[in-house]
Amino acid sequence: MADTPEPLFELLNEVAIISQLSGSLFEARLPDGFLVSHFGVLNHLLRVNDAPTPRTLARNFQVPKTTMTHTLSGLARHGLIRFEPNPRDGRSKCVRITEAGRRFHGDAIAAIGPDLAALAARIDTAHLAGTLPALRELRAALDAMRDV
Amino acid sequence: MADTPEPLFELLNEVAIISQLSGSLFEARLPDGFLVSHFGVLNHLLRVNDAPTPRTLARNFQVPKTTMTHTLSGLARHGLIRFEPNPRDGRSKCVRITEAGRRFHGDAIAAIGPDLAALAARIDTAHLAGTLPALRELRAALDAMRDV
DNA sequence: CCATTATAATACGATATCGCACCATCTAGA
DNA sequence: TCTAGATGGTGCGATATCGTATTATAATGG
Repeated sequence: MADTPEPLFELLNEVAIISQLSGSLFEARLPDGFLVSHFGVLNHLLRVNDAPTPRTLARNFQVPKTTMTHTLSGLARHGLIRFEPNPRDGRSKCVRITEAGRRFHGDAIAAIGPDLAALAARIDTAHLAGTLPALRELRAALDAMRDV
Repeated sequence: MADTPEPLFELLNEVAIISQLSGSLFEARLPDGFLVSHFGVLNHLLRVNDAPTPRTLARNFQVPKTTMTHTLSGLARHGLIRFEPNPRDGRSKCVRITEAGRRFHGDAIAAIGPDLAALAARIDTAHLAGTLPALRELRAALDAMRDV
């Protein structure tokens, strides 16, 4: 199964381009002052349905702690997340999404709806949906490989 | 063919995560001071085998002109690209990859080789390779939708 | 228990990304 | 031909991202 990695590089290249283009599109639809990084954190918090620490989040996203600190402070400033004491570690805190954060997340997805519809009209979505399991496998593998 | 966009959003989500994780991995292997954005430009220049203008590059990547100006100046400073006058537009210039840039590109890919091999060992690469045509279609559609 | 080492979060400064404004050049239309 | 509007690239400043250093706290081992 371990084959020449070149096709893998090419695939990751495609992924990077797709991510860049779709991210720019999405970000243009977010309210002023918000970035994909903000949405990404909210999305993750909803997905895991938990209140992870900044450290855990930084790891999950593979960004430096200071980057995550800054991103979270922006979200907190807008009331989209709140910080709670971490009962297991006095140095730490837990990040919880607020009701406003949930609404923000829903609104952001709604705002990109028309663009996605336009995109779906241009492609074979059924064909593309077939790629989802493989992409999930790839993500899981990358998750397993990341710095702890 | 135009279906509910929700699965599309989910797929783009997976793509964004994969891109973030693989990008961090790749960037860790680049020489100090270099970012994925630098490599991306070199990769693109090799791919199109042409000397596009900064404006065209900024469009292709869907980043602001000033961002591209800054990225290109970094590449030029290291001799990985050079600027040539644009014979068709006195306001503009053409960006050409240098021999050093080609070598840099090759070295960067070689440097990520072991990681890709390790990744390939964890996944069904044949299954994943099957996703490439669909991803290319998606990229082409996004390319068609982008701001001109 | 205590000393050493490790770790979580943040202050701070450097650089990357971004938007606004500007100037030189180009394009389009009267 | 000329003028108004548009465009390419960059200066400049604001913010996002990043790395170093710091402090408080936790973990580990003798």
